[in-house]
Amino acid sequence: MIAQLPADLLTDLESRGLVAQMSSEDEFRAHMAGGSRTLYSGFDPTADSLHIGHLVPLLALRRFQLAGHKPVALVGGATGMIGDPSFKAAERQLNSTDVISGWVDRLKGQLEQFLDFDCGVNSAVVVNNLDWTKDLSVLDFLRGIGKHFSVNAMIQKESVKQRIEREGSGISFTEFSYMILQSYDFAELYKRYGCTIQIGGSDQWGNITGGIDLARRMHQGHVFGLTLPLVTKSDGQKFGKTESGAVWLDPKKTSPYAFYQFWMNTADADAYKFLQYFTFLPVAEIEAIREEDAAASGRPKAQSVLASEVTRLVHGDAGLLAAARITGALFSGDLSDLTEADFEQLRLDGLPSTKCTSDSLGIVEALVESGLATSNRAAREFLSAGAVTINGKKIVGEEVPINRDAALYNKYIVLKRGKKLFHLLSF
RNA sequence: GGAGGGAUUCCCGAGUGGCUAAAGGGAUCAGACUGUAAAUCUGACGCGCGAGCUUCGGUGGUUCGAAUCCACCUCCCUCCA
Repeated sequence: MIAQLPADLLTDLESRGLVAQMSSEDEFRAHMAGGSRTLYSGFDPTADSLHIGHLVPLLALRRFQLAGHKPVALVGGATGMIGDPSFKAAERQLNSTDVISGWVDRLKGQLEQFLDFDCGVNSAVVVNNLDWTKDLSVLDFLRGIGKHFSVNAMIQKESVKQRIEREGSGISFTEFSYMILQSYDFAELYKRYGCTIQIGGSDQWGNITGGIDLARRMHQGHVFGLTLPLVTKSDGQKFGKTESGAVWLDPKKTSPYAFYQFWMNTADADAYKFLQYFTFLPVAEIEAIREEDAAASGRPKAQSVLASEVTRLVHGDAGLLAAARITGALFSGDLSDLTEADFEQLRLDGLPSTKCTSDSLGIVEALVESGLATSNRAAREFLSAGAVTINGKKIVGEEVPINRDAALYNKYIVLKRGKKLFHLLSF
């Protein structure tokens, strides 16, 4: 899974298109070349799981670690209580401290699975910024830290500018202070771990440069920042969203199957870029896949390679196997080839499924009960559009009973709505 | 504290007494074409099989009739202090 180390980390990152901005570039390069460095990236608890948007910085930490550097994954127990205003259109609702501390624990566990904590000097560390902020008094904060910040400079930051200038929005003092907290994190990690590099999404540039300045002012430290590009899609839509919302890393929130399918549906125009962003495949290898796809007609390989690689990275070999099993059965195989045990396995693998509550129900009812349609009306609409399939056979009218007789092995019915939404009903 | 502006269906945004389940755009979904891609075209997009029912920040009122008028309340924004 872990590809061979690139000869030069920065060169590799650049050729992958993973570098958006660097602070004092020449010095940064020299710094990187000078030995094993400590770097960090922060992850705020805004939900009970990380999602694929977090994957780029998270995998970047790992890229650095593979290149011999020491990654510090910071969970924002403190910053998560404030809310990062960077490029956000509106003020966010504060979550309760209990909820946030629960999320912190969840995130820690997820972060850990991507890093190596037992590899000697460059073993990873997970920290929580609440540790150094919870006992900070207001006066110490204002005198010791706030004094280093110029409000004039802060309101010039692009990341909060629209909130300040745009009519109809605004920014609370709470969110406005976010930058100071994140800057303090960098200064503190510099002091504690000799951390000299912060990485993050390009939306974090303002916060990162704030930290660079603070580390110098408080500790005379010379530290650096590197930002990763924001993941964009060729059609301009937001990356990482599906019909059912965000794509989570937690298998309980997004099954490995759904996760795999998300990557399978990547547009051609994005697939090779995503291979560079989200996998550890060498650039040359990705280039070879691109050429092969271009030469061949029909379906490209890129999406399936992408789906396999990322699913394995996040859900391991077992998760990938389960996802691939379901995908194979539903999209390429013939359902009648499946054994009874296969169906049971599909259910265990995470194919959405329900157990029928009664022995026989109508097709409309079945569509609603399985969640494939949100209302009877919608269900009828799908039926009249010819969008519904039972065990591979297209349904015409509404008078189709769903019962054991219609089921494979008198037990299983695979409902399909649209091209790629499946549901397993069992009796 | 004062003055003004605003809150519409997922989002943006029209609508200022009946013709409004509410223009238009976006997003989303389905069908066709394909390759589980993109683009394009077609259709759907509150709930109900239907008659119809429930919606326009909240509560009450005026009216035969209200998203539209009145009162109070909540929240947001701008300017002044």
